[in-house]
Amino acid sequence: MTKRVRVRYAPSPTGFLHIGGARSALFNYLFAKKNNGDFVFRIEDTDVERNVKGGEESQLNDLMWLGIIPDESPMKPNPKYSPYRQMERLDIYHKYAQWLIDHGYAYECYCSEEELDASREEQYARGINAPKYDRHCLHLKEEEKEKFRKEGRKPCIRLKVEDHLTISFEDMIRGKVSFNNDDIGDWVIMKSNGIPTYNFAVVIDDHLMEITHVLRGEEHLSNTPKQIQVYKYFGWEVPTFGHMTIIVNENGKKLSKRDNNILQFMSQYRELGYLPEAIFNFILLLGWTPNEEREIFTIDEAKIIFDPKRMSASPSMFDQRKLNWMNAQYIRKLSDQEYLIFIKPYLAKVVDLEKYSDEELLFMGNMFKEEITFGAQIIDLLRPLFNYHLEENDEIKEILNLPSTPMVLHCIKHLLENVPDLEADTLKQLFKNVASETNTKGKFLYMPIRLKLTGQMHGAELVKIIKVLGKKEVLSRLNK
RNA sequence: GGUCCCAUCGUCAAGCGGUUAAGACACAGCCCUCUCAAGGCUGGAUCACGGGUUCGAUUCCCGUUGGGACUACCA
Repeated sequence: MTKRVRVRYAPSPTGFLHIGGARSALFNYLFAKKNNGDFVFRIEDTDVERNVKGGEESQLNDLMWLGIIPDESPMKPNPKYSPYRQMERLDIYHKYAQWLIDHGYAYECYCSEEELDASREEQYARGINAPKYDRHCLHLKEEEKEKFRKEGRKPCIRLKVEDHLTISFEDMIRGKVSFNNDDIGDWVIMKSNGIPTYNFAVVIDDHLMEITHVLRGEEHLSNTPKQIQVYKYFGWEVPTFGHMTIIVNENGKKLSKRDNNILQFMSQYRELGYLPEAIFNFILLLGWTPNEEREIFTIDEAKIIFDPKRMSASPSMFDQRKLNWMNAQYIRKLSDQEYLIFIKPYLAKVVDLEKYSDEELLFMGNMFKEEITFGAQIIDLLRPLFNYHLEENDEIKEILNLPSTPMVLHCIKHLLENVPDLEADTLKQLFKNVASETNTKGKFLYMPIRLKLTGQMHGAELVKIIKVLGKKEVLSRLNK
């Protein structure tokens, strides 16, 4: 019997869920579900300085919003693997770090930052390209340690990396990858403040939580040999690694949280009116392709067809236009009821929701359902109907000064007053009548009316605009 | 600089030794149309370079070039 597949998404709560994190979580989740395994949500909060209040909660909420539901998390712990926050596991790391020291695989280091810098500089000066820790503290005697402690120095713990060892592993995405240990210095596993570093804690946790597959961003590729060294010292089974391509911006650089040119937080997309299904689908296609031409997939379909072998090894550029297209596809598939709920927050920016029935609100929304790529767009599309403002430009003046314009406006006012209702068929007939009575058609007929009603050259279908505004308002605007 | 990763249209990419080198987004043109969209149709556009291996390389190997990641007592 093979081991149950267990994977994890382990963010540091230093910010909100962004595109890269969501992608990482998504592929881990799909991989777990494809294999009937567990998807674990763990918090890596060992960088105490950078932790953000509410980071964990928002990460988890945004994940669930996307439809990625962890099987285990700090909120939903399995006692066998608890706790799920690294800062609550400090005694565990201490125990394992001590074991490494006792077995000669790790040692205390009392070097100060200044001494470390000096050593690095000195190595550069000697023409060494890859300076590493000089093992100054490797064979410290107890008296020397005592002396340092009296000076007030607090030691960190370094892993004694094995010399002349080639560490290779079979990456799920990249195939065989090898590193030479001689390029890696004795790195810190426990900081002098008693908190483990990421590369150490991650190994302890992944082992203890029985993680079988580690799918993560390519930025971790060069961390992997360090981590494998720890596995090796403990004699633990090494999980299968898979390093996904990073997501880059238009300049080909890794998406940075400080990059303001691209929206990259889930919360921003949610607020703008992107649908979680669309984002899920879009991210799914970022670095992965299905074995068919179709590109629109539900989450449940993705769970079935996902195949990690089809993940790309080359970087993916984040293409907002394709996301927009994808989102538009999903918006159009919404039922009336879903669409109404979706659109209400944006309608509320333009109209007083209390004043309209759901039916009327839906009608307003539906004017632009085929047109918008995200929900908030409806605000600007709808606003001209309620905040009339006539643009002043030559084209508009020309239309308003057309010889036929006064006639057209006069005629429609007259006919509109006697119309029984504002249904589409009635209004279409009305326009036909205006056309024949004034002998105009096309833009000579519609544009003057559109400008009178909305002040703009373009917008939704005129018959719909009339219905939304109501007869009284339409007549009043035509009279201005 | 060093280590590692990557390289097909503008973008995401299929391809896995013999193909008219898919598809999607974007773009252009046409149709539809009061306008803007949407929709329909059509079109342009890609194998970085140089060596091998082979009857035959986009595909395999090696270089070159280019891009990226990492290079912390961050994760």
